Parts: sequence; C-alpha cells; structure tokens
Amino acid sequence: MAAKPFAPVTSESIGDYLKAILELGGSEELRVTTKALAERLRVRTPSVTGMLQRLAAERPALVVYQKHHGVQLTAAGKRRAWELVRHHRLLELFLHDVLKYSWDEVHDEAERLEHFISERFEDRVAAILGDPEIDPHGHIIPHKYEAAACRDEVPLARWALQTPATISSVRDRDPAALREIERLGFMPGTGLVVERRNAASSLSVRIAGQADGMRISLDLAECIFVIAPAG
Amino acid sequence: MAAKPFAPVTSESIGDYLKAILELGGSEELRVTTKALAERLRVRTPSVTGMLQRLAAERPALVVYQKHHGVQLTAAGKRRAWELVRHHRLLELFLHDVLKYSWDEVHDEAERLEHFISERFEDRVAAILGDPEIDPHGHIIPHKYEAAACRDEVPLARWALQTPATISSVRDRDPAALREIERLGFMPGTGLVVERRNAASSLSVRIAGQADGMRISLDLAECIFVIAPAG
DNA sequence: ATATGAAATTAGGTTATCCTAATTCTGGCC
DNA sequence: GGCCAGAATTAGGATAACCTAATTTCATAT
Repeated sequence: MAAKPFAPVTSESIGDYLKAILELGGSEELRVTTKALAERLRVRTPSVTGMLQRLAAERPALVVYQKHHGVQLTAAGKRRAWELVRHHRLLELFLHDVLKYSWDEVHDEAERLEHFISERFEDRVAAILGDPEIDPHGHIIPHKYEAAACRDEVPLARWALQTPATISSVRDRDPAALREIERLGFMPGTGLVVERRNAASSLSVRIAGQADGMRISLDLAECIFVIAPAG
Repeated sequence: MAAKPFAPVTSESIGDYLKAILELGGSEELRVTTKALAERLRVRTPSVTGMLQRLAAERPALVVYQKHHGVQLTAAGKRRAWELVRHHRLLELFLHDVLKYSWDEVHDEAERLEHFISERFEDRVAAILGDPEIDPHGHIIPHKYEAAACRDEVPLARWALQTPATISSVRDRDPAALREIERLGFMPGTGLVVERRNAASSLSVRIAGQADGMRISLDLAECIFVIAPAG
C-alpha cells in the first residue's frame, strides 16, 4: 500500500522486518546484524539501516537499535512478530488441512496472507482446526499474546554422530527441499542417527528401524531440525 | 506495499479503482466520473485523475479514458475487475459458511483479502464450497475468466408500487444495514410488495405471506435489490 | 598503535500513492 | 453567444519503501 498521510503504525514491510529479526535472533535473542537482515529480506543494507531507525523511533519502539551493533526486538516488537508467526503457522496448517495444499505449497501463500488476516480470521481458523499446537512442518504454533514456546532444536547438520535424534521440524521456506525431505521420509517425529560425515559435503544417515542408510547433502541437513528423542 | 523498482502491473490500489469503475458503471458499462470514483474510493479527485491516466497508459491499457469525460474499462481492465469480484464473493461465502462469520462481518475481510489470495487459493476455496453460484448476500459469483452474468435487478426504492417483487440481492458494504435487513427478514429469495411511498422518506412494504406491512427507510430500500418473481 | 577490509551508515534519488491549492474545461441558462 | 458553477485537471508537495554511490566505523592483525 501507499503513503496515506496517516499510515498505520504497522505495514507489511515492518512486519517482515520484525519477523526476520525474531527468527535470525534465535531463542537467545541475539542482536541481529544489518547484513543478515538484508540477505534474509532480499533488500540492500541501506534500506535495512533506514527501516531500523524508523522502528526504533516508533512510539512505542519496536526494536532496540545501536548504530553499528545490531538490533533486538522490544516487548512491543516481539509481540507483533510472534503474532505474525502465529498467523503464518495457523495459515499453513489451515491451507494444508482444509484447502488441501501440499506441504511445500503452504509457505508462500501463508507468508503473504499472514499480514492481512484479521484477529477474527485468526480466531476462527484456530477454532475450526481445534486450537492446534503444531503446524505441518512441525513448528509449534504460539498461543495468542504469548511468546512461543521454544525447543532446543538443532539443524541435523550439527547433531553429534552416532547419537539418536528425533526430527522436530523442517525449514518451511524451500519447496524443493520440502519435496526432497518428504520423498526421503524425513518427516517430523521420525527417529534417526547420523552415521558419518563424508568428504563430499554429505552426511550418511539411517532412519530408525530401517536397515539401509542414505546420504543427504549438508544443505538438506541444514533444513532438518532435530532434538533428543523423547523420554 | 512500497515502490519496488519493478512493481507488478497490478496493485491493491489499481484493483480497487478497477472494481469501483466496474461497479459504478453498472451493467450498461456507462462512463464513470472522476467525482463518483473519488467518493467511492474515499480519495480526492486529483488522485483519481492521476490514477486514471496511469491505468490508461498501462500496456495493455486497463481503461479508456477521455479527459473530462469519464472512464470505461477495457477488456483487460474488465478481466482483472471481475477476477477481484469473484475473489470477493467466494471469500464472503467461505468466511460465512466455513469460518462462521455472520453476514455483516464478511464484507470488510473479503475486501482486504481479495487482493492477496493466489489463484490456487481461489480454486481450492471454490472446490470445497462445491463451485457455488451465489454468495451470502445473493450476488452471482462469476466464473473464472468470465464476465459475470448480470441480472436486471433494481433497488427496491425504485420498484413499481403494488407489483410483486423477489429480493435478488442486498448491498454488502454496510454492516448496520445488513443487520437491519436480517432483523426485518428481507433475505434474498423473499417475495414482497411495495404498498406505498410515505412522506417521511419511507416505504410501506409487505412481505409475501405476512398480514402486516412495515415501514422501511428509503436509504434501506436502496440497499435491497429486487427482480420480477420467477416465471 | 595503526592499517585495513568488511560492515554499516549517510547522502541523494526513484516510484507509487496520496494530498492541497490553483487553474481550466464543460454545459446549461439567460 | 457569453457567463458561471461545478467538475476536472495541472502544479507542486508529502511519505513509505526501495535503490546506488560515497563515506564512516569497527575489529582485528600486524
């Protein structure tokens, strides 16, 4: 949308920045760099600097911004960002379960719509889905007004060798990777062991209960998140 | 959204203008005035003039624009406008039937989302609704790629006295009017007769099969569209 | 302690959309 | 046929979000 004289204090762009800061900061809420944001949002660094200054100047401030030292979300920024994450994950599950999207189709549509659905829409979707906890890719759907629960998940690429792991979630932004993950059977909940790291940027992995292992690329292993097996 | 250097040839604003031209032009596709558009879109007339010049300059042109003499849609403009009308009406029905919105809540949400849903979303919603023909307010849902069928409907305010009429549809943009219409029982499909016009800008109306008539304001009667009863 | 390269910021510019104020066109009326 | 009110347009400006080019800051390695 354009520059109405009394633009809302939030916009699609602002939402995208806040969500990116949330996701790049991780559960430790590290300060996020200008460059990382520029890459994630596919804009140039001066655009990021400009937007961060705006977000910090907003009343109430949405980020804490120290020139040359990155940004963190304030409580207000976190609230908005988690709201968008909730919208995104609810929409993904809704598109998958109700509108029969395949799991690699849901991300792009959810990424667009998350900015435009009303609170009523959010509530009604949650209701017809039965207040779900987990989205189609295994991510926790945060509750309303609540910073999401976090899990100690790690990309499979960094999991210790020979140590049982359970797939907790998969990155949702790459349709090709998602199709590959599905084809190979790496669905959330699946147990596995990394047997060794090979020279050619690949990992030898064996799924629990299967005799044969398989090789997957490190790139793919960066898209699969694992936790220690339950119990 | 903002001004990316290679903005899409369509935007939320452009869509709003095209839809407004479609709706104000009516089925005869009359030329629409700058002022009428400015009022409908709640912007000032210079903004309209500027946008009309853009739409006419677009390749392919979306409107035929003659300075001082109004605009009409071209085929390309009509296609886009009808697409949005289809989105709008499908969304209204979806929000009503699936997400359990009341019929006065659906318009605003549909008006926002119609610009952002993908073709896939449109198709899946149509599929789960069983390729519906009519939206919750009685409007025909145009088929894909097809200029909508038109009916010879007339606002109740202009229907002949003492002549049976059937309610074909109701205007969807005013939640208060919709609640009133529902309370009084003027749902699409209802038969009625206008018994007389009163001094105080009101009409005396009797619903088919009911003994007592009632008075409704001319304003409300402008929101109710009627046709001759089915053959 | 300083040089240096990467990262970040500032400076200045573009486009889309809106605005207000000033100007021009059009169509009806005498 | 000329005048006038209202409608429409042009002129000039604002804001959001982006961009490229130029400059500054930081962090580290000698």
